Amino acid sequence: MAVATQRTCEIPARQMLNEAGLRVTRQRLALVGLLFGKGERHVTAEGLYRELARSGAPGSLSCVYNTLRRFSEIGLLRRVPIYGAAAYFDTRIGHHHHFYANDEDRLMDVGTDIALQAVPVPPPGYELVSIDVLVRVRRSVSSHSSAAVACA
Amino acid sequence: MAVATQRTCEIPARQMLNEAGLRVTRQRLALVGLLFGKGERHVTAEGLYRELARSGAPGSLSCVYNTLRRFSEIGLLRRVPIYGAAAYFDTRIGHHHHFYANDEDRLMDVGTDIALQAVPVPPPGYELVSIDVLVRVRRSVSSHSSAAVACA
DNA sequence: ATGCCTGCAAAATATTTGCATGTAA
DNA sequence: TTACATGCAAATATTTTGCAGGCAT
Repeated sequence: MAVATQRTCEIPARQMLNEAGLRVTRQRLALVGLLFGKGERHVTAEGLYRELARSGAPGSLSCVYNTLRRFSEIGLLRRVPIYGAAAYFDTRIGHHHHFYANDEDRLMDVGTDIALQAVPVPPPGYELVSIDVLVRVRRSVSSHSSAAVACA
Repeated sequence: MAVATQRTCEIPARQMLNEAGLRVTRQRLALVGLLFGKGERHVTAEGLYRELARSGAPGSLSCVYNTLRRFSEIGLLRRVPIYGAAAYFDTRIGHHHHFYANDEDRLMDVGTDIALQAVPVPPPGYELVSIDVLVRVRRSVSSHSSAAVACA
């Protein structure tokens, strides 16, 4: 009892874990707070771990990895398919989409809704799980991009 | 001269490399042959390396990695964003899309064209490079898929 | 009390790189 | 000849895992 001194986010965090059938540990409460406390966001394991450490809460890097994986399996998070670099985990779960700047390894949400003209039909024997649209972008050369890439 | 004994694919391979400003080496000729010789396909570095080795052509694994990266930079190949597993490289360069079966690490082409209702507008200062749609699928429980995924 | 969780270190996986040598141009 | 490519091994990077101890339930 007497959790009233905590910020209101605390309670939903416990609930979230309980409902997911996960044990409520200090590490996980802290991670849930970071992940879901300030709106939707995408994190990498390393990045989240640094935040966690900076915040003073306990938690090791592999615990962060474990937790991110666990959350993704359950559906609390979503792994965003980025090649090469570290995996991104997104707190937005529904079908939605991203801009990704290769050079900067920067992931951004696509604001407007990208709707598909038709939902693709999976191959025989398969069923659809989810759809991700990844829009790769790059810094424009100047604002009035001359874009010398095969202009001809 | 006298390349007539080689299969006709040889010449385009040389051209392809030349036009890309890359040196024509035996390794690269072999890789181009494997990659572009039999229609469109997606490979991993490891997989391609095994093919290369089996074919008797020279080439080390890191050479395969280097070449795949090089080709991707130039635009001869396209890295397909898959999380976790090894990167896939696709010989199809244009905007197009994939099914990915998580459990089997299996990548398949989407046959029908998935058109977007609207091309997303990149954030200010960025320009669009490419769009990938990754449709995650999973083995249906039974063959007559009830497909409970928002058919409506 | 029981079993899931944590945390460290080590393993496993995936990819890049340093550098000496080879080779296409 | 000269710059780029190869190939080996070692370095990096990312993620998972084994296991002993801890803690939630």
